[in-house]
Amino acid sequence: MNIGTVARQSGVPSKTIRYYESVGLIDPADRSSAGYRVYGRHDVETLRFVQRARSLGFSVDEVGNLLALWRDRSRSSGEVKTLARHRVADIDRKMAELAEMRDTLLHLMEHCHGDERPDCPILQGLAGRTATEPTVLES
Amino acid sequence: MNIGTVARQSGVPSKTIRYYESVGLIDPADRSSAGYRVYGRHDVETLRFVQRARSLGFSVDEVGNLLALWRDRSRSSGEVKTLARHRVADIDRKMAELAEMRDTLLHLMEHCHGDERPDCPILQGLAGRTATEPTVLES
DNA sequence: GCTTGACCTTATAGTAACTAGAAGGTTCAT
DNA sequence: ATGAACCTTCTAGTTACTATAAGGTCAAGC
Repeated sequence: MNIGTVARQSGVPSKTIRYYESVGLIDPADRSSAGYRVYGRHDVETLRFVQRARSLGFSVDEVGNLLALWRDRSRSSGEVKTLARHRVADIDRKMAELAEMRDTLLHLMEHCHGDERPDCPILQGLAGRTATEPTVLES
Repeated sequence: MNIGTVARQSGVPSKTIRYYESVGLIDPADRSSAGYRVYGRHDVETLRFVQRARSLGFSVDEVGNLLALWRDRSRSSGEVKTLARHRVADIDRKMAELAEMRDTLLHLMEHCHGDERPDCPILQGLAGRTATEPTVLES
């Protein structure tokens, strides 16, 4: 299999596969006589694994760990669970942050008539109050 | 005021201020005879505005628009509200994505004993099953 | 007058995780 | 044998900074 084929079968673009190889996430592929990278069915699985882990927000580095754990079946499952727990904590942090942004924005928007009049409470909010304690603008 | 002073007063690091200038987000500062950047109180306000907008997740480019809108008081508030609405939509998208990651991860973790035993449902879930329906592996 | 330390300047490169493009070689079907 | 589709490497661009290097400036103290 050439790189394009694995790319199609795994869903990971060829450029990304080369990139993963270059940063050491996946092992360097064997080469054909012409220098083309050659892959087997197993590589498709690996790449799918990588893709799923990435889509769950694991960093490329973390995926590297996960991959090592996956390959070494004698390793404990505790390590993996810890990694997953960290990820969930990251997600929680990020979600809280986004929720706060959203609230602030909505709060600001509530008082904006959004028409042709030039004065805008959103801009005034950005100019004067902190994002974390959006002092009551109305009343 | 030198850059360090504005940095302290606005909360935006000097390096970041120079960066903002270099990418055209803020106007180039006047220079002292020695070539130092010189700022006034108004610049502190501008920088604070920028910082708040960035903390609400507006991109540097968007902050540029917001800044233009802020400076031009004759502009309608509708444009600003539209920008804010887009931001909220972005946030909603991102939150939904994170929520899905979180669910999948939690689902996978539920079946992981997390001890010394080597088999790990999380890895198996990443490897084979779609994240959303991780077939029961233990039992 | 001179040194010390804090401050300032520019330019370059590094971060994460790719993505795009250039310039060129290979394979295969017609 | 020619053209399309594929492959190769290398370089640079993306976002929003942050870090480092190498050097100039300023105010205070001795």
